[in-house]
Amino acid sequence: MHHHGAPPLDLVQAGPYEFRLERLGAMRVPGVVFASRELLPEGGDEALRQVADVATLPGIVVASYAMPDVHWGYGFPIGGVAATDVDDGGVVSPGGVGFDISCGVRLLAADLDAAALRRVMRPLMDGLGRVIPRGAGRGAVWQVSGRRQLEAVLAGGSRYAVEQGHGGERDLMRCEDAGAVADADPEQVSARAMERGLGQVGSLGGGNHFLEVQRVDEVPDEAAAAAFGLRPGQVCVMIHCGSRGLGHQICTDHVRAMEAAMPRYGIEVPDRQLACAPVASPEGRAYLGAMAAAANYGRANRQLLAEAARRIFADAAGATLDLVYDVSHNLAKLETHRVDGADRRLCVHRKGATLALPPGHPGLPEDLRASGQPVLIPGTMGTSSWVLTGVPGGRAFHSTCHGAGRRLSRHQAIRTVGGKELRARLESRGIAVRGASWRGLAEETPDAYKDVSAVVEAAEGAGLCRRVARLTPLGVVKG
DNA sequence: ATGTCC
Repeated sequence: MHHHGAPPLDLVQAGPYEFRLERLGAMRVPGVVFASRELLPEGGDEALRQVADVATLPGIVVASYAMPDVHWGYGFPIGGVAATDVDDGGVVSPGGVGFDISCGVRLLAADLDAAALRRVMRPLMDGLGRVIPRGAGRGAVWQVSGRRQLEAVLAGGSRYAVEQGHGGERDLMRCEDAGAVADADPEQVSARAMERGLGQVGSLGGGNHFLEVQRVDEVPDEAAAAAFGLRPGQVCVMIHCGSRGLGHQICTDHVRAMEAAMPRYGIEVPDRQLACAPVASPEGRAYLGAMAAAANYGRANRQLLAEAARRIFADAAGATLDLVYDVSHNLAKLETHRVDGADRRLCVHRKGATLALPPGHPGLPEDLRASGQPVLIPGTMGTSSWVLTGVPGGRAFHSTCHGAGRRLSRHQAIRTVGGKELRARLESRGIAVRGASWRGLAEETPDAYKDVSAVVEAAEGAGLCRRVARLTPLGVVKG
């Protein structure tokens, strides 16, 4: 294998929720893993090896970080954070963002308590099951008219969707980057990626993606919860999805282009899945332009799905859904951070990690300034999800975890339970299930994941964030 | 994650 002969990993505990991978061999910086011992990846050192491999990237600063939900991924670990210095040969790597560019979470709060939902739960779930496209292929809630309109989606994100009548102006105030990043470059999106994306705006996809009806269960921080528009007992809708075939194709295209370009820049990496190019190079800029286009596509996707959910909630429950927040956990962003006493322009890769700005940060809109940035953590369909917020200190470039973190492979997961049995188990606990495939459901069994509450406890313990509210599932529409 | 391999 490609790691044959690599030096052993030197993992030392540096605190109750912090482990350190000492700099060895080609590592330019140490690795830092925020986790309890119980949450460290099981089954060998593959994810930790990836943390060390990322530490070899040109221009990386401070450390290669891993969040408590870290697990093995393509090149970079999922749950990884790495920042490179743009003005010092720093690289951007598509593997540091992932195949599902702009995968993220949108949370909406209903003007309804869970007690009032009981009598309409059946028609509500039937309605959501009917209108939410999910699984491979299977259509979308918005028929984009053609290439020109898709380019407008790539440039305008949620903002364009709202301009087209899919939502209200208030939605945009509660989207990261106000619904769209400005530096999208549709020219860098291949014809094939466009084709794949054309019919998928407003579709969940598969894997760990879902739309859940949830109840606000436990509220560790009532002030922040109130600022976010959440109260105990309230009904919520959480949507977890990404940029579908479009983002996947962009990742594939640009990994290939960077693999070809790396020799020209004299870049060598320990794993070909870490293909990268300098941020300032034509290949680096091309990827970032295409990535930003996919970022906007993912946001428009979540905007359209939210509108579909709103129509069902209005019809079945006479309830409205207000946007709490929309945030991506698979992106690279150009940000300024203080490194060794100087402000540096960094390319911060967050792959299965979430930006968590602290209270008072100038990057936050006025109404979230006092509470900090909402962080949305999709858990599992049998346990819970969480709302967190940023804290002062800014560790790991203001990042925290993104989910429960996979513990068993999909193959291992389907050996533990069948889809029908899992659905029966969930329904017997009062959780309504509308799936796409029995196999897909079984692959997502809660047993395949780490304990999400332990993950967010570790993230808080490590000084990355603060817990605001726990959300428990009432019904799940599963991709 | 993904028209789950062009």
